[in-house]
Amino acid sequence: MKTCGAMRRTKTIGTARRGREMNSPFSTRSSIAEGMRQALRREFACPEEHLCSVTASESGEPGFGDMASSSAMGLAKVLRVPPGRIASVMADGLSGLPFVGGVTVDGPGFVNITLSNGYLSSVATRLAREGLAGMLCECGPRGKAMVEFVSSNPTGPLTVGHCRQAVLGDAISRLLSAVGWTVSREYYFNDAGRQMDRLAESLAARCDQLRGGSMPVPEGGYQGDYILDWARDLLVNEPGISWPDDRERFREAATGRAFDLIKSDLELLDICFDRYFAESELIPGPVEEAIERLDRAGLTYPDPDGSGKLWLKLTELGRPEDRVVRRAGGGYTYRMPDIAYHLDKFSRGYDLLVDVFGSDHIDTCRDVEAAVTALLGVERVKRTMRTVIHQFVTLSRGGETVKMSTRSGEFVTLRDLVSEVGSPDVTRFLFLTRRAEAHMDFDLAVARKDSDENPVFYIQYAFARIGGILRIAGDRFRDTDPAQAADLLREPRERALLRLLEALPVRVSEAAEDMAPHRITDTASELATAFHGFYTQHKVMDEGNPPLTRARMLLCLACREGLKGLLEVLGISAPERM
RNA sequence: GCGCCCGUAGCUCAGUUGGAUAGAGCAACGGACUUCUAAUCCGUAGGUCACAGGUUCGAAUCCUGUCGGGCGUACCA
Repeated sequence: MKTCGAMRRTKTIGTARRGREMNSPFSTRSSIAEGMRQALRREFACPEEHLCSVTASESGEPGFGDMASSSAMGLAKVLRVPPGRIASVMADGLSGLPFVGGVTVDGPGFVNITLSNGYLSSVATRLAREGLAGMLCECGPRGKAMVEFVSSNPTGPLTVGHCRQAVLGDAISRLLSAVGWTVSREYYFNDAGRQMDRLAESLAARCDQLRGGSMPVPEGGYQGDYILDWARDLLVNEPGISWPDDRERFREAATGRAFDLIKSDLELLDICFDRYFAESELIPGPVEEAIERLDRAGLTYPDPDGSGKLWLKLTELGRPEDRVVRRAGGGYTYRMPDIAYHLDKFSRGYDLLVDVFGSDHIDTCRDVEAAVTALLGVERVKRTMRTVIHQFVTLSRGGETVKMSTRSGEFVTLRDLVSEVGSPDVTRFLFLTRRAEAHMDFDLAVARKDSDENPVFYIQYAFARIGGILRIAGDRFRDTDPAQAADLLREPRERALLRLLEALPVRVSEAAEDMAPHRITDTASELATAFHGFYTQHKVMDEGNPPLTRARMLLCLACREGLKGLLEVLGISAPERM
């Protein structure tokens, strides 16, 4: 059964509202698929289970039309009919559709579809008028989604590693809201564990040292210079503070300062959260409740050594090892509150829960998923929970690797990174050009040196060029008749641009479905390339030829909205002039 | 040792979920400003898709093995 991918996508497209048939890329795709399926049903009595994989997608080569389907080859064996014949039946199913300009059957059994110019122009008109956001309205509304990301413990400034996650999580959030989800961003932090004790003690040690004492930074504590700053400030306000009597005060002060840092770091990238969720909110109530539920499900057992430790039977859930969830002293290991936190998220009625984690959390996150699945059921968890795990960033400066460790205090902070790269736009973009699962090398020297010939500027420049044209044209050529544009925009560059513009909403929707923002950076670059190519070859403003000018203005306006929409999804600015 | 991720042009990476001749950007080389912005465009060159098998009409993509890199493998988070 090879249904899943196609089914999922078809469902997405199927949510398109009716009544916009003539200029909706979503309806167009579902009509094309349905046309081909109908023909197959009629001609071959083709079983439904095979029909759902019959689709058409953007074709790679311009020579093979705008869209192509390779489904005939797959059906050949099932139907015991040569693929060429199946393809021509599928092609017949498309005749008469208004947005289809031509259909051919090529090669062993490809159906190649050319979209009509009239249709492409009407989509461009709609894009110019409603913007990309307007086109994407058809996807929603989709319900409530929550994206959890960063979730770094408040022990110091954010580093380069967090930067990738921050940018990724924010872009995924933007993508989801672009296609109709109501998104909230949540930051979860562990303030109840031992790390925070170590941080408090590290701060106390620095205070003591400033007063001439000799209290050492604890084993496994935090050495970073920023803690010295905190210590200085703390002593100004509370000169008499002492360790361990004022343990809680040190803790509060450290947490507060750490969050100030983190929030201001995130602000640099224009990222903010709807909620910061503290682990301590779950202790003890919800965590004990979660343990009880696991207990009732027969998934816990006390350590046979009688020490009072509580184990979770993860091996019964298909995981490699059982884990301790409550220590002998009564404290919890980090997995347990994490499970309780996820149960809490589920209980808040979200339709989609996205976790963005670094690859160092893979093990924990699979354990949490297993536990939650055991309590809530496979169906529900599969339906609502999605995990994006990204690989690490290795940072280098001119080819030399920079080693990083938060505790030792050797790292490049997000703040340093953004200021060294010189622009939040460039930082965002560079982090988003790679897919999450791929390792990533980030060479600071290159990022800075190239900032003149950066892909970001390339895209922004396309937008600014359109701005230039619009400033000169004013409102003179704004009212374009789509039918006339369809007749006039026939140069290869114009056609290529129209075709790409038509595909934008679908690409965004698919990127959202797969939570893959890197496809948006790709598409934005592609659109900029298509526009620069058009711009260089054809003059838009021609006072002697108002109809052609109007038609090309339409192209510019649609392209402008396309670029603006894509940059918005990426969280990157779209400057009117450069 | 075991688990997860990755290996594609000199470098950094895409590759429409198994389709047609594997693509961009940098870097290299050669061209284009009397034009709505040259932060641009056009052209050339660059590949045993880590390696070896397998699955089938068809594999960079799926399965197995090998090699190489990253991350895990805590009663840290």
